[in-house]
Amino acid sequence: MTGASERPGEEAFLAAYDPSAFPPFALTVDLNIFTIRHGVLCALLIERAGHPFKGFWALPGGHVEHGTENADTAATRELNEETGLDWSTVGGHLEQVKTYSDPGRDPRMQAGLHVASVAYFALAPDLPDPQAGSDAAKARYWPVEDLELDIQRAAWLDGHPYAGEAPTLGYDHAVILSDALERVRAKLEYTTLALQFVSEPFSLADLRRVYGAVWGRVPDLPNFRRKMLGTEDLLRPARKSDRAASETGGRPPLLFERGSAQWLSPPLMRGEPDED
Amino acid sequence: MTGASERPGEEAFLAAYDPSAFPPFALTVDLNIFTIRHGVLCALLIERAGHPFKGFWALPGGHVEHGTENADTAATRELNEETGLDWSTVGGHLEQVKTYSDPGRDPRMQAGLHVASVAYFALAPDLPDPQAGSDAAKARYWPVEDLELDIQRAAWLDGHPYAGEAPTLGYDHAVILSDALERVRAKLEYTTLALQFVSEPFSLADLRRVYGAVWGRVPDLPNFRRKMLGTEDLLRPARKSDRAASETGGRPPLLFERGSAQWLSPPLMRGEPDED
DNA sequence: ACAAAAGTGTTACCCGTACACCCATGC
DNA sequence: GCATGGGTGTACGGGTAACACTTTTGT
Repeated sequence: MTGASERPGEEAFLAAYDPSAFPPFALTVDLNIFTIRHGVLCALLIERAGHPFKGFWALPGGHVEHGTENADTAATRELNEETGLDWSTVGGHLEQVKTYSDPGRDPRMQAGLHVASVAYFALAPDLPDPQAGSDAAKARYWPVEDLELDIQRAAWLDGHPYAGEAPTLGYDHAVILSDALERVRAKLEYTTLALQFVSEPFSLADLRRVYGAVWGRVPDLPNFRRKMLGTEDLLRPARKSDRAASETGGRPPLLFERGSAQWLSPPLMRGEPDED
Repeated sequence: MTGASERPGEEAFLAAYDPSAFPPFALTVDLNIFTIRHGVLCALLIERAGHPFKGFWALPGGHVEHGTENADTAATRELNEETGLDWSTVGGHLEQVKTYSDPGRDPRMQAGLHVASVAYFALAPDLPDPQAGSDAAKARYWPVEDLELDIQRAAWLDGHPYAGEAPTLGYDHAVILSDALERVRAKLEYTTLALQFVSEPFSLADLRRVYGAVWGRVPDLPNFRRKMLGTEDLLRPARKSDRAASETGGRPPLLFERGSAQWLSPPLMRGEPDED
């Protein structure tokens, strides 16, 4: 904390300071929680139980508590609530993306409340189905492919309502989610974030499928293998016994645990997604 | 904007909504304005004329206006005020970095105001000396090397006052500035941001000196030249006449203007900074 | 002529690509 | 056996790193 006593005159200034001179902002966090289910990249969405955007789908999130926490803390707290897990135990990844502060992004501006939201993304291996929370009628993982994010994003930016097949996202959440998704896709190139999508122990093929799910394109296997095994302390061998007589048949894979490496250098390139 | 009328029941909700139920946050922007002077990377700092942190040096910035602008707009507005230039005319780069929201980051928390700040960085060719603004006793560009950012950052995070030779930064601005600096250094690798540091027309050597100033290490010239000239529409030839009988003598360089390319692929690697 | 600054060539090596091939297991 | 998924080898080519070299100017 900042000891005002070390700065002459500041204590008197603070004693006379009137915070109500500033009209109210609210600070919230929005969470983009990604996971891979059945080989498909999914994001957690909730169906809003209350106004505004009642009945719409939205990113989980909530208010930063005044005076007691920062946005990171609030994001962690909400994450634990929404997934029903202790995130610090899971060891999952949580990272700030950017902040959205358009006056018109939250209808409560009409009541005089200007709401800014700090967006985060979180990555996790396949998680149990979420519980609907206090502000959520339903909660589920949606394949991002099914959300028509490009169309919903453009609709929001143009100020037109979206009327397609996909669940309609409230607020500017189509914008936030597509920004976060692009960030995750980009970071898979030059960081070891892909490891956050698999549970230990995992095979190289498991890890490679992560890239396929996120990028829509699987990297060439031999090169992928050389890159991963060649990166210092990226993968640690695990007992190979576990998953012997499982799956559909075929050679049992070598299994690994996550190492400490954080960066892929040079990056693993994604190129253009495969044609469908 | 969002038409609440399209969402049943929301108008009534908003009419009854009481924004004062939420204790006040303030939303500010902080600007990391970088330029290169005499071959040295500099950041614009102001000496604070008022409380809090009166007499300390700080990043320029200010409050986001309630209900009328977003953080991007506020950052542009402050940027114009602080540099005395019309940024949209200059065509300079302005980009959000991240948001800082620790309760203890601004002493006004003691008066009940929780201040969150959205940090930006801006890049520009050598700019005229800045004017001291309303909230600034002085304003000047400081070589980032001279700020002992690592030490000031660690001091802030440990909660100890910094007492070194460099101008002492108020708030958590040593943290913000070092984060922004690292972001800029990283983005020079894989984007064409370096072009924002030179004024047109420029030579390849000018551009190469940008990398030297930002990274503390000049890329190998032949390879640098091949990469830049080989990237599609990165550099457009300019009339070579201008800078003929100037400088210290030597072969006059080919001159260029900025092209439309946004990315360097594969990235230009920086490696470790040269020993001093 | 000489120094200084700009620009060119040459070689070796790393790494990504592509594709052919080998291994271990269940049926 | 043989299908299936997992794992390996090798040849080619582009791009970078490193460094020696040439060109154009001012004095």
